[in-house]
Amino acid sequence: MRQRGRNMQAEVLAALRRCGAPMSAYEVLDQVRDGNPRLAPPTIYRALAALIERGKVHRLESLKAFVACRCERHRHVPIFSICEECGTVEEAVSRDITNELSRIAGQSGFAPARHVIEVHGQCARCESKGAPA
Amino acid sequence: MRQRGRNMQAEVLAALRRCGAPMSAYEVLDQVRDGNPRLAPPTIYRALAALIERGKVHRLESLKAFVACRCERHRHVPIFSICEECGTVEEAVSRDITNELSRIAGQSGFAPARHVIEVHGQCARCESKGAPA
DNA sequence: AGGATTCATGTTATACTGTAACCTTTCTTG
DNA sequence: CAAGAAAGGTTACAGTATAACATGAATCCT
Ligand SMILES: [Zn+2]
Ligand SMILES: [Zn+2]
Ligand SMILES: [Zn+2]
Ligand SMILES: [Zn+2]
Repeated sequence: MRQRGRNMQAEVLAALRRCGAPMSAYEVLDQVRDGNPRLAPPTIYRALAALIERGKVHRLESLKAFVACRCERHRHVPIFSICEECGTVEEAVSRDITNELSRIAGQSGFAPARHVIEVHGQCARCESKGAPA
Repeated sequence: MRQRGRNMQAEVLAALRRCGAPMSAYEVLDQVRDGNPRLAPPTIYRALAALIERGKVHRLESLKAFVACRCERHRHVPIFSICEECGTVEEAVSRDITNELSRIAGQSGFAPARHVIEVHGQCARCESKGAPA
């Protein structure tokens, strides 16, 4: 099954890319299940774990959801802007922030290994539409 | 029950402070339940939501857990260092990071409302104990 | 006082998220 | 082919969170 392994990951990644927006694991399951009626949660979670490991997918901790990476850099630190109005998610990268964050954490001798940076708020479109949170 | 409202929040906050480490909602439930055998999840989640609203408690998104605030500033942006070895959590504050983060997000017209910053890694003690992750 | 109101909590039930453990299939290697 | 590795299938469950409605205590108003 060496082949089918990658295929499952590919299907999951394709589903996430088609959607664009963050998806819960079970939404992914529903998408990928289309045609494979026997798909169960562990399969999806395994594929997601592998994709995250490979840097192709990020998990939005504060949303319990997953998105395809849009940066295509290897193992970067993603910074997410999450619109609480429309659900849109933007992914950014800032070496400054990563460094500063490592510096702050390192002041107490802490060795950072993984960063979670998620900013909730309102996107430009929703602001201009005059939807004051 | 105007009084008991605050009391429940106080009990939850006390449990979190006694523990020091992050607790899951259900761990809090078990602690607070001591003597109140009829306590159910919604009560705890409601108290936690109120405490978070009041800035007394933070939720660690990447741990699905809660901690009492140790900064005692009103509505600050907490930065958490989470040791994956021993579970210790440190809370820090950095106006620089907050500003830079707002600047990055704001480049696309995004209006930040809530920041989630959590750094996983290894604390100084665990590093010196020679536990290379 | 007496009734309406409010609000925290109690209560029940359920939805959503995630994983452990074991089995089956396929592919690789010797 | 036998043995082993890797991916996925399958079952079952653990953990996290909330909806919806009932209850009881304080408050407000007349
Ligand atoms: Zn990315
Ligand atoms: Zn928006
Ligand atoms: Zn704090
Ligand atoms: Zn540690």
